[in-house]
Amino acid sequence: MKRPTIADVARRAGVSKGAVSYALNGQPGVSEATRHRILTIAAEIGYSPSSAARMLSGATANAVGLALCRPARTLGIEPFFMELISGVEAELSARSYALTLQVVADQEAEVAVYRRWWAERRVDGVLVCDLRTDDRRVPTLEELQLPAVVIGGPGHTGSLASVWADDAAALAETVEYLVALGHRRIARVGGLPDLLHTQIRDNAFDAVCRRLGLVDATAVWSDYTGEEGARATRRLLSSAQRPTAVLYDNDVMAIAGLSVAQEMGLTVPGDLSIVAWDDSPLCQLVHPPLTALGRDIPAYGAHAARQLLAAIAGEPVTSVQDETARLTPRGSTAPPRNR
Amino acid sequence: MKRPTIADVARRAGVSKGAVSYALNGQPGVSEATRHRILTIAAEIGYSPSSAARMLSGATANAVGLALCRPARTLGIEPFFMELISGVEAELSARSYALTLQVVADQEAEVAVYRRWWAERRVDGVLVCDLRTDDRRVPTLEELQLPAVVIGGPGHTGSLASVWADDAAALAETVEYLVALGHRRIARVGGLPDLLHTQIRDNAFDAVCRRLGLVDATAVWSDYTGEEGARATRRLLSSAQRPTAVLYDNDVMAIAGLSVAQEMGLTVPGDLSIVAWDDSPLCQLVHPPLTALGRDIPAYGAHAARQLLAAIAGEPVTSVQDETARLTPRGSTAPPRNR
DNA sequence: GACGTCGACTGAACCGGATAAGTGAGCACA
DNA sequence: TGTGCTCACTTATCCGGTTCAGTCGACGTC
Repeated sequence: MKRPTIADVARRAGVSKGAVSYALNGQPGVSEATRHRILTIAAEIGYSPSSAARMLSGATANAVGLALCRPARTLGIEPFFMELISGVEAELSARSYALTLQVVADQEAEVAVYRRWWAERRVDGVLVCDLRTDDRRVPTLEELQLPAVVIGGPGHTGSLASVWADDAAALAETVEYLVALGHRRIARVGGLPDLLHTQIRDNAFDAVCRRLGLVDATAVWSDYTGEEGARATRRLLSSAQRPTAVLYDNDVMAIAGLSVAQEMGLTVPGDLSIVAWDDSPLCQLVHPPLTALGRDIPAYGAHAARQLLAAIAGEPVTSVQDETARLTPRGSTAPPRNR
Repeated sequence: MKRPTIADVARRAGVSKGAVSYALNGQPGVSEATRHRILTIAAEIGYSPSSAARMLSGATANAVGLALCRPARTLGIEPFFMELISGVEAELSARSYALTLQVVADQEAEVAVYRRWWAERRVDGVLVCDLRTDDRRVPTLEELQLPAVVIGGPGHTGSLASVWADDAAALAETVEYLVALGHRRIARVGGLPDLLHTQIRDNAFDAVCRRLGLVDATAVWSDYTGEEGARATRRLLSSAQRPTAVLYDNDVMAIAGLSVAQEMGLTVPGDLSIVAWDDSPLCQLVHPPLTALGRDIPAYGAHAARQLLAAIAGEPVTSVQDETARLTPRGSTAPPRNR
């Protein structure tokens, strides 16, 4: 089956290619009657302008790129990315933008992907995840002048716009809540220590613990997998002064931690309180259900996509704050038994 | 920063655009010395051919499309899609193909997306997931002659190639295993009943139960969410003749079922054995760890991507079988207590 | 030495749109 | 009646590649 081109529409309408182009793009230069006739014919024969041809002259690819730099193993585990993508998609498809996805091995590969996309004019802009300190992607994107929106922050985004949530505030609120319950020995199991958002949470944790005089606060790091979360929990619970509450950087590690606690004969929340960051349906499936910090991830993605589209349209965009995660107390947190 | 074009390379090399094109594409028509000089210059100035221009003349988009038709809520829950995507990606990026992703609301929207991609020449082929009986996408893709590979089956794929796994065999093996343990009342909690792969499993379940004379076998359906899985389990366990073993169509529902059983005072595996389809790290995190049917999903995706690339290259492709899911017995299955 | 052949390369057409410049009809107005 | 202006188009050019038809010099051959 042959794809209809603008010439086919023009022929059937008895006008020139130029007239069809004006009609379809809502430009002046054709009468309303002709415009309507052309639109009808275009719909009839199922015509959509070739993205390639349009890109070549118009210079807009109508596509946005997203490169994910995580091992396949952890990508699947976390609902975060898939939810983010569905939110991004909702916004993009409403404006007929396509999403080009690429899974990369490391930052170097990601930078190479950006350069290629740029040279090939494949995307109009990119979304950047998992920012690191001194991220090489930021200067690269600035150099290429490729519109970009960083998902995460605040800080370290150079001249790029970002959409961020106040994780520091959410973390402080959570620690305060645990302290209000009577906990004094609180531990944190963080995600990948290279990631900026892990560091932001680390700093917030240090700050709030110092402020509240929690001298026994400890933090360990992991890679978001259940295995690592379990190992970290075992280490924490085996220490002489074991914590009475643990705050995990994702739900999978929290569930793993819950299992470890139970396997070590500790009751949750009696002997140990557990809080998960990222509230997913899983948190409500386990016993006891997990107290969790949750927020609307698809909305976060949609927000970022809107910012990126604005940046692509040439509108001035700055960093904007998304909603802060909300703490949902469930059965996994309570006052420590041996208060 | 200006993007380098083929003309820039040609000028610096002192040759014509045509010569550069031949050199870069490995075509005859240039001497080895010139080819080498051109390649060096291209690398130097960071030249990549514009995908638009290449697409316009060469008619290949160097991109494949994947439309996902699931509510955002269930997309994130299941690691399946993200793992599939990472497998697909691994194969595509090795050959510099891009993956265009679109999340759609329903089958009608998905068909519209295919038509648009085709008319816009945005993709060279598509991967099709979640086949249904009498799927409208199949005749549409046949009509458009858009290369496509169906992920799933067997059957109902018309003239399209597919990559499929023998779920029927895996299911039969699992039921036989449960029967060997001594179970006679076995239930199945299926996924979305409209999906072909649910029906294939349904039929296999019916067949094996008939063959083994399990008259009390029952099946109910769900939407893959933990909530629905929990509800289905409650219904099953509340019936007069409650099952002694339940087989779930995904891991999230199985974990929800485990919770429900424990909340109803049943011990697992003493009173109830549980098997999950799709083995994820989660299955090992709960107590008891879940017996699960697992397979290598990224490899499955890579397999499908290879088939699609072959189809795009014009090679004759037929339906091929991927590996069958393997049963990993863990703590959630045992002989029924009141045998 | 005329001729055919081959390799290495050039020039131009083409893909399908967007868009600037040009054209001609119709109309208002002096 | 002629001028100027607007409207509704057409024509031509351009975007950056691929590719086909030439061109041109070197070489081998009889």
